[in-house]
Amino acid sequence: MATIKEIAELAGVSRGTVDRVLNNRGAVNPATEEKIREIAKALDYRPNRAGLVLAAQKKNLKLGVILFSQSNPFFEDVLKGVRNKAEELAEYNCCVLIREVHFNVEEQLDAINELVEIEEISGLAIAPYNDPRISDKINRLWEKGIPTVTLNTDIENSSRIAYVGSNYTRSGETAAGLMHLLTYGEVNLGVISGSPKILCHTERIAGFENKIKKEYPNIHITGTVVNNDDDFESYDQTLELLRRYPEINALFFAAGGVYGGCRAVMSLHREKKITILAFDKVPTTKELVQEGIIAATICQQPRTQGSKPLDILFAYLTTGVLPEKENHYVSIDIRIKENL
Amino acid sequence: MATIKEIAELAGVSRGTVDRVLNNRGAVNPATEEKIREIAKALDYRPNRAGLVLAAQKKNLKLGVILFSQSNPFFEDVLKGVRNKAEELAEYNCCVLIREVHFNVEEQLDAINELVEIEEISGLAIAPYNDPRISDKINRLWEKGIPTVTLNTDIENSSRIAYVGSNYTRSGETAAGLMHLLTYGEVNLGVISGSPKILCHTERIAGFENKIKKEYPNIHITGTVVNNDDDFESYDQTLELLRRYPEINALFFAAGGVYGGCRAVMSLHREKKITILAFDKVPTTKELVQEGIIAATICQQPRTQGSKPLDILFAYLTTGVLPEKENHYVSIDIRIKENL
DNA sequence: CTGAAAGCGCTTACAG
DNA sequence: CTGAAAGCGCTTACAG
Repeated sequence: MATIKEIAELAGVSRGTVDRVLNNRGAVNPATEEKIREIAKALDYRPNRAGLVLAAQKKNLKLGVILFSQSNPFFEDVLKGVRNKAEELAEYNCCVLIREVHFNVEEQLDAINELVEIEEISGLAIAPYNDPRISDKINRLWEKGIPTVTLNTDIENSSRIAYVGSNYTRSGETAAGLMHLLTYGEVNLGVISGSPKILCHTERIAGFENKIKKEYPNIHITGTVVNNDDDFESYDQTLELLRRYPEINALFFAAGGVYGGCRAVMSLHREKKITILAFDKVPTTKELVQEGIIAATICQQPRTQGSKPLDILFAYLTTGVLPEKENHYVSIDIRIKENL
Repeated sequence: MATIKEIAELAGVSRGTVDRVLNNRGAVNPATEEKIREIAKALDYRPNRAGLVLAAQKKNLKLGVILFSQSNPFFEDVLKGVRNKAEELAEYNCCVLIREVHFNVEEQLDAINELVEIEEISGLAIAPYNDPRISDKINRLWEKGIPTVTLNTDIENSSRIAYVGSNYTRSGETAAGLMHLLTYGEVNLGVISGSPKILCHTERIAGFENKIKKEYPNIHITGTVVNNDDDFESYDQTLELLRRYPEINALFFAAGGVYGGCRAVMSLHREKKITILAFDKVPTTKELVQEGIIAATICQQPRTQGSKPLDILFAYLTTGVLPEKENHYVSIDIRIKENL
């Protein structure tokens, strides 16, 4: 592998000059520039990452992470991914600050400001609240040279350098395919949705509905209820739904409130007759899968959602290279009792 | 973060002495040693990885990979994982040599010798042929300071520093649970096995059988055939099996020969009536899932099997740290049409 | 427009 | 038993 030193020797200049050319910093005599570029090309020069990272130690990198873990058990696993990666990055003298906030714009904005103004972070990983004030903020940070990576949910019109998370449409489609495989004959399905205001919930359901319409016409959506991700609302709503439609033989939980809904099924003693499909592997869902109440749950690699954004930020800040693609979709991970 | 330089200053010695103590190289005055250890502990010293990796550039690392990709399409995806990681490691001036061999002890031994004697590799990743000559070889290399990581299949009595691959028992159990979910009523199952001599095939089937015996007694193994991972043998054997047992309504392919077996099903026009489960995502299997002939296939993260061994070797050779655990089981990955 | 030098945090001969 | 120095491959002021 060619190094800057070698190129400098071949070109008869100093390493500083080679650096200037190859990294476009400061003006260089056009003739020398051309010469250096040619040599670099001929030698297929690629910066050595070990050198880059060592040199970057002087920057004393600090990364910020903002999650809604205060209000959502799903984020517990994301947090594990963050912490793991934080330990790894500590070995490179890069530290990671975590802020857990409630599902709320103001709190999130405050957290961003604190991290940027007081802690002076060099990069941000965030599960963004879907509000223009957040996307504006992200754009402002980018102008200041602070990159952002979104995770779990993306946000429009923002200059985040990448998104790490689910492709919700596809995961809804997978739920449809799986529901088809897990059932037989005519399926009378109850859909328990989170909130019609949360984009990822609606995308999932849209993916599901389009798929059954197109490919699995034996699955009929008998009724839909909304639980606002709350277990008690979920319990009440599901109970009512099941009472109203005794023919329901399958349930699709598109978001949270899985435990409450399943308790409703059990209180009516209908768990043997109803095929239940859910998302994510929060502790209560895990138990219900183990007990055979929930047939399968579709997961979205929460750890990766925590770790990968930090990887992307660290790589960008040490090597200056943006990720190859913007959207980093996690794989759609079907879990049953045996591979839980 | 504390550095060697800081410790040296505090202890009033040179960095060389600190290095000797912390890395146990050469003798040091017991008093100074104690002092240095104390300071290191008080400061919670951890070597900076960027420094370690840069210093290791002098070693000009070369890693070897040996796979049975000559005779098995599954390894194509493993190979992709290897190549990806090789590109990444190239950025650290570490090069990766790949040898593809047939399923055969001698060829594999020759490949090892060539890599070690001629190429002088510093570490080896290998899908080992299960033979004592291979495990002996691995032990010999370890004595010479060359670490080995096994992938896809492990080998007993060897001093490989880690194994990356499936937990076959668990993946067989998952197949059992999935088969249960995909069917209903009485299930008359045909099992199409690869070779009774290959440990991972038998482990998978044992996991499957134990599981149905214990938890899914409605699944009966009607007949079992062996196809030696060959599509034409598979075709013939499956054809005979299906003719002999017209009641078969489910098929479990525990290894290769999936395409041949499915062609037998189709030639008898029984694909609508038989639930088929397979392993891995070779191109033909993928197509059959897309067409709805195969209901689901259980994958074993082939890319990770290719990339992670290289990560482990590189980390060991640059930092001297052995992986935290020996067995790195890949996750059991259920794929259907929609999340293929 | 360019070079010389120091530094990031380690390791590795070498000299004494 | 110990220190001084050079080197891994970059970047970053600084001086001219």
